[in-house]
Amino acid sequence: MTAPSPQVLLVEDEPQMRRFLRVALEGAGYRYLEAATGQEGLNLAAQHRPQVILLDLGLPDMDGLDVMAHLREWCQAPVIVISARGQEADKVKALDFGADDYLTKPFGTSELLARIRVALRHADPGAAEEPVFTLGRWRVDLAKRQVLVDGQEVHLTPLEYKLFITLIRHAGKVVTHRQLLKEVWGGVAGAQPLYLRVYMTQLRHKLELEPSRPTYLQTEPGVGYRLRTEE
Amino acid sequence: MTAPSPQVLLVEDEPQMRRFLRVALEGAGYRYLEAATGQEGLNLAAQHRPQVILLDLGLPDMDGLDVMAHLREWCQAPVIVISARGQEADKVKALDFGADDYLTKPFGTSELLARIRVALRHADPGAAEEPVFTLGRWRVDLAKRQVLVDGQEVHLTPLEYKLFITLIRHAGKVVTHRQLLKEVWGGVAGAQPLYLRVYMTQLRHKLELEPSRPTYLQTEPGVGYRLRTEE
DNA sequence: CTGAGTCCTAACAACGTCTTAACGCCCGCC
DNA sequence: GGCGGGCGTTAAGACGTTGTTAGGACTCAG
Repeated sequence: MTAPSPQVLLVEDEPQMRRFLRVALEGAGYRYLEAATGQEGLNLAAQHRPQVILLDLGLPDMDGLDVMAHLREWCQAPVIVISARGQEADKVKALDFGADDYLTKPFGTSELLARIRVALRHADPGAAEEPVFTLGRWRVDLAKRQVLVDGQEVHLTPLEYKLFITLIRHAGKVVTHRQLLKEVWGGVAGAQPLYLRVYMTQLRHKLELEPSRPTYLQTEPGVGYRLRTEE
Repeated sequence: MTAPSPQVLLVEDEPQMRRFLRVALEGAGYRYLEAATGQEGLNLAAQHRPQVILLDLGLPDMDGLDVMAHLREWCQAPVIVISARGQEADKVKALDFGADDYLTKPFGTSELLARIRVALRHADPGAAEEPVFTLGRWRVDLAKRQVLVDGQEVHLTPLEYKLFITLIRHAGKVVTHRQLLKEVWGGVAGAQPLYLRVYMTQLRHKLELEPSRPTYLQTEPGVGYRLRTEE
């Protein structure tokens, strides 16, 4: 249930700096894009919509502040400026042009990463989507660990819930007995095929309209079970 | 209708620095508040809800990071840390604790003002949030650290309160035992699952109508606890 | 030193969950 | 038509988890 790792765009012309930052960013688990010119940076930003942009002001083709001005016309992603120039006037200009932070070279990897985390935190509030699975009269909120049937909350025990979301993960497909036992009971020993029958019964009673004539929690005789999805 | 000029809270003990910043901030047209200690800073923040907070880490009464931790329990206002310590590790720690920016002394007035403008830009969209949580007969003022039940103030001990607002922060979602212990007790060792049971009992006695039949502070057996929200 | 307040710990009671077993049903096969 | 295997259903006991209470250790202020 982990979100895909955030994508960072680096706009920087010096190869040495690029290498250094690539290592730092990929090491921290970010997806990584790079551009050597302002124009290329703008193109990549438009194409990939990165969550954070690192922008060097000293680019060969256009002024860094112009890049930012263009970016800001349509893009809200936080921009962290990276520059060799530490003059206060430069910082003020960049920040007032829309930069969210300004780092003067040389700087340490861990500070950069911390400032990227701050930038992501700012961008986050809009990006917090809840993973919810709906099917027929059911509504399963994976984040809240809550199951609703016709808007009514239904309580599932830990094993019931685990079995249920295992079927949801493979919704539509048949899941074999063996696979279910492994994923829910964790590969421990025992006369376990019986467990499945017991727990499927319980699930059907809690979730199905007619437990004896299940609409969704279907048996695949001799193979396993399957959560039917609408077609 | 012109918005009133933003209010800035400065938490700083050195008189000289205070004088310097007062001139800078008032000169820039901000309304201005100052506190010489962490405690005073927290009180002023709760009373006045400033748009930006400037926080010196070297305070006489408490650690600057503790001030931030307390602040962040209820307050989303951007915090710009001002510190004499320029070590990278200090910066990273402060930023990860919730600071939005970190300035090392000495710094120029215009850079500070530019960074305040950035902070205000960030704060603007979601600025209208009241740090008050209400649910059923409860009313929790996160800024004042005050809990009312049917308008009656109820006293919670520090740990009770921390546990309670942790559940509030994840309202509706199940919070696992492990997560609660980590967030409330801070990952220290011990036979801790018991703590949760004891403190949940106490919370229920102070907050629920029928402590033995809790309406909101619900147990999710085998998993954790959850603050039920109306649906 | 005393008292108030808070936190941790231990013991026991109460509860929910998991496992297990027994039985009934349906269906295909001999 | 009888038999057996796979599946569904139910209930009951074992087991672990959770709720509750009370007492002792500790800190802090007066």
